[in-house]
Amino acid sequence: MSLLPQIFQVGCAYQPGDYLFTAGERADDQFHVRSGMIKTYFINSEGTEYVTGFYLPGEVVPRVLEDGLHSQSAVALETSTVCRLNTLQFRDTATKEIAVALCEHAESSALQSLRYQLNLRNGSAAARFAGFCAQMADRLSNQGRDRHHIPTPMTRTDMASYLGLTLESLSRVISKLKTSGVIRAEKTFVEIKEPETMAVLASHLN
Amino acid sequence: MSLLPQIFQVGCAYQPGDYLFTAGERADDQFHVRSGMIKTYFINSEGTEYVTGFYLPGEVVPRVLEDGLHSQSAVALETSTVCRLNTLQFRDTATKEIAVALCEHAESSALQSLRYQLNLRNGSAAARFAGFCAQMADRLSNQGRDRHHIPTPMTRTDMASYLGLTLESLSRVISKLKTSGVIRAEKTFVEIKEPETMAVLASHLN
DNA sequence: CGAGGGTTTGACTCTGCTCAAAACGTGTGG
DNA sequence: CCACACGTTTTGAGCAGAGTCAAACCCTCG
Repeated sequence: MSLLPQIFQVGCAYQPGDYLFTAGERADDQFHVRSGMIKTYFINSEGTEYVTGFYLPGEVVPRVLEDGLHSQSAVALETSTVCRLNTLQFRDTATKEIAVALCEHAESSALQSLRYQLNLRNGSAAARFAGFCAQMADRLSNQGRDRHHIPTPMTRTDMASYLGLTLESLSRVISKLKTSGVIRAEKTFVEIKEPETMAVLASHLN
Repeated sequence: MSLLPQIFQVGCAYQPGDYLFTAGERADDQFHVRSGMIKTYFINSEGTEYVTGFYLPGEVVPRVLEDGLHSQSAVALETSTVCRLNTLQFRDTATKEIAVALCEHAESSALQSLRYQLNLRNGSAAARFAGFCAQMADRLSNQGRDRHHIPTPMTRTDMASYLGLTLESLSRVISKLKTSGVIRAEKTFVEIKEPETMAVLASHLN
């Protein structure tokens, strides 16, 4: 896992709205975020957008493949730096150790996915939002950043989609937590003022 | 992907209730189902069980790891044959091609996970059940079996947990579909009598 | 035949969705 | 510099679907 930063070298700048890759494209590359935030999503047959994740500096944007093609798109939410690794040339030159490292990364990222599923399955609107904050907090502190200051460059619509809620439901939850002093929420960030209260909410699944 | 059956060789018999592995155990092995059905689940801090998947012959039981330890348990629902592969000795002897094959398997299984998430996020009780049936149907026909005859050795409680529904809600959905002639449901299987109706239900997400 | 687990059905409650309108914020043009 | 228009967010009222609690039913096993 600690191998990853070494594997990815060349960085590239993306502006808000720039795509790392889009659904249907050949998946030739792996992407490692260095700064900013990346959102992944896909659009179903009825044209509805489903946000599937937000990725922070230090994280690898997961590849979800169908016959070697990306099944989702990845877009920058703010000005971001992202390193790219071509998997084809990588396969020739890489050692088996690196292949195993990437494999292990895939296995351990399944855990994140599992926790997310749990949040979606059970859990009130408040629990889902609190769970989201907790997850972001953990990931931020993994990268050595302030776990109580969560950047939110995405729209509320994006966040609601990710949480499987309507925009209105999410807005109500945030308002309530704001007026009760548990959080402070601006357009660009959420500040956790009472971590204990949030922890209780997050663990209270239905 | 077609490499997988070759990689796994030695088969082993499990009785209903026998564990392939349990949460917290060292994850030294990979498991490939040959017959029967395997259920994976985990138990949260409050002691509630969350069913995370059901695995058919021909499929690999996914490893969800936390610091090299299993974060979920896998148990046989009926008499099953399962092949086991020790990953440690495998790492020494395996070629890079095999490592890459297992890595690609992990990447493509993320797609299944994504579809499942979509079902959980949006979707009424009927849509979730129909989506479950559709998913099982696809996987059954992948293995050359009848896609309209879905074996259900798990309890309704298990199925409800997997779908993020209460036992009662699931029961009501099944009853309704049964009396309207869309499916035939017995304790051990579900027979799809009107695939078109089920397809409509599954795609109707909220 | 009785006991127990699993399942079905019923009545009621409540949370989150829908529809609708108002408020906010930002950028553009007069 | 202000007015307006558009996108985003907030707030409100009413409703529907899933959850909860409870009782009856079914089936298997002892």
